[in-house]
Amino acid sequence: MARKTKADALATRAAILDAAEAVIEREGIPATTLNQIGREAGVTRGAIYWHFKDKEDLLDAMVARAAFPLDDLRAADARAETTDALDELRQFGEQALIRLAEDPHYRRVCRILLHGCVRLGRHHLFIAEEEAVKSNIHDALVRLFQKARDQGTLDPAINPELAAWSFGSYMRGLYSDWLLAPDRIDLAQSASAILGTYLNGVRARDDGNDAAR
Amino acid sequence: MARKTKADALATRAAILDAAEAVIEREGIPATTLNQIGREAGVTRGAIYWHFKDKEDLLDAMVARAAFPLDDLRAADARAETTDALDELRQFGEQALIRLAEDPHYRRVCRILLHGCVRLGRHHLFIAEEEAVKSNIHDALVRLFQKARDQGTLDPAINPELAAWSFGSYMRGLYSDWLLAPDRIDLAQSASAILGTYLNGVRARDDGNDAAR
DNA sequence: CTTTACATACCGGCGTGTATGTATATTTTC
DNA sequence: GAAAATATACATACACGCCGGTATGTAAAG
Repeated sequence: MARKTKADALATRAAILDAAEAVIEREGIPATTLNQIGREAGVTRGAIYWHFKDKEDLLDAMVARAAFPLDDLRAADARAETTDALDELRQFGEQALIRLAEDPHYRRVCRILLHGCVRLGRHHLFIAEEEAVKSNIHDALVRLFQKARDQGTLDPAINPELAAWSFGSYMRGLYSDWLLAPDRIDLAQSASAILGTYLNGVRARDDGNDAAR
Repeated sequence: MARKTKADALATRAAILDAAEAVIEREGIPATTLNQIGREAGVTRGAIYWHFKDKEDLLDAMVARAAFPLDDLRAADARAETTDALDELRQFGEQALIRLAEDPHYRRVCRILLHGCVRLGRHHLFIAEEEAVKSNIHDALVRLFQKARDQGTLDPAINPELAAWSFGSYMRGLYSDWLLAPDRIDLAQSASAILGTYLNGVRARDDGNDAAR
C-alpha cells in the first residue's frame, strides 16, 4: 500500500495501540516484540516506527490511553460532604469491580499494569505516571476515611491513613486475583458482598447508645 | 579456573540460584539473560549450563527453593479444631506479613512471583506448581472459615467460600502493594491492625444476646 | 587415567533501530 | 483546474548486537 488519508492514519495508530494491548496482555511487556504487535495490527514495523519513536514511546502512548476511575473516586469524595462516606466508598468499589468485570478494554490495561512486568527493568516512563495516579487514589481514600471518622461512622480505633492503605491493597488484591482466574467468581454479582465484608470491619459498632446523637 | 571440590560445586550452584533471584527481582523473568545471572554469580554461562539443563530448568529450580507458609496455614487450620478459627487466621496472617517484612529471601521470591511476569508467555512449568499451592491455600482458608461459622464467630450472612477468596485477595493485595513501596509502611508493626480491621468485618456481632451460650 | 566442573569459542536466530524505496494524498504553482 | 512539487504513510531491506544452545578445550579432583 501507500499513503492513506489522515483519518486512515489515525485508525492505523489506534490499531497499533489496540494490538499492543492485546499482545502485551498475553506475553507481558519484556517478551513482546514489535513484530508481533505489527502482525496483530496488520501492519509492518515500518508503520510502528512512523507513528512512534521507539518501543518505549509506544508503550507510553498505550498506557496514556487508559483512564483510571480516579474521577469517580474524587466525585465520591465530593459527594461524601453530605452523604455517608463509607457508603460512597462501597459504591465506588462496587462500580470499580463491576467495570473490571464488564469492560474488556479496562480489564486488559489492568492486567498489563498488574501482571505485565511494568515496573521491572527500565520502564521508568510510565511508572512515574502510574505512581502519581496511585498517590492521588491514596489521598482521596484518606480524605474519605477522614470524613467517615468525622461523621462518626468509622471505628475510632482505626487510623484513616492505615485504612486507606489497607482498602487500596484490598482492591488491588481483588483486581489481581480475579484477573488471574476470572471464571472462578462472578465478580459483578459478588462485588457488593465482597466490599460489604470489608467495610463492615471498619465501621463503628453502634452498641445501642449511639441512637441519641 | 578448573575443577573444584564437590562442596565448591554445590556452592556455585547455590550462587547461581541466588544470582538468578537477585537479577530476576530487578528485571523480571523475560528480560533476564543467562549472561547477567552468570555475571552476578561470578561465573560464565558454561557453569550455568553445567548445573542446569536450560533457562527453564534454572528458573524451575529457583522457584522450587521457595517455601510458602502453606504448612503454617495448615497448622493453624488444625489448631482451630479447639481454638478460635478467626483468631488463628489473624495470627497466621500476621506471621505471614511479618515474615514478608523481615525475611529478604522470602521477599525476593514473592516479588518475583507477584511482579516478575511469571505467568505470561510460556512459563508453564512452575505456574502449575504455584497454581497448586494457591489452590491448597484457598482450601485451607475455606476450612478455617467453615470452622469459624460452626463456632458461631463468623457473621452468618457471610459465605465461607467467598470469605476465603476475599481474604486471600486481601493478603495478595497487601503483599503486592507493600512490595512496590516497602518504605511507606512499617508492615511488621501494622500487621496486627491491618488484619484486625478485616477480620472485624467478618466476625459475628454479639448483640448482647449471645452471652447466654 | 578418567571424570568433573567449569571456561571459551562458535553458530543460528531474532529483535531493535535505521536507511531507503514508493505510491498516494495534499499543497503549490501557473 | 490541471500539472508539478512535496510531504505523508507506510513497506522493504539492511546493519548490528545480543541471546540461547552447543561443541570443544582444560585443569584439577578422584
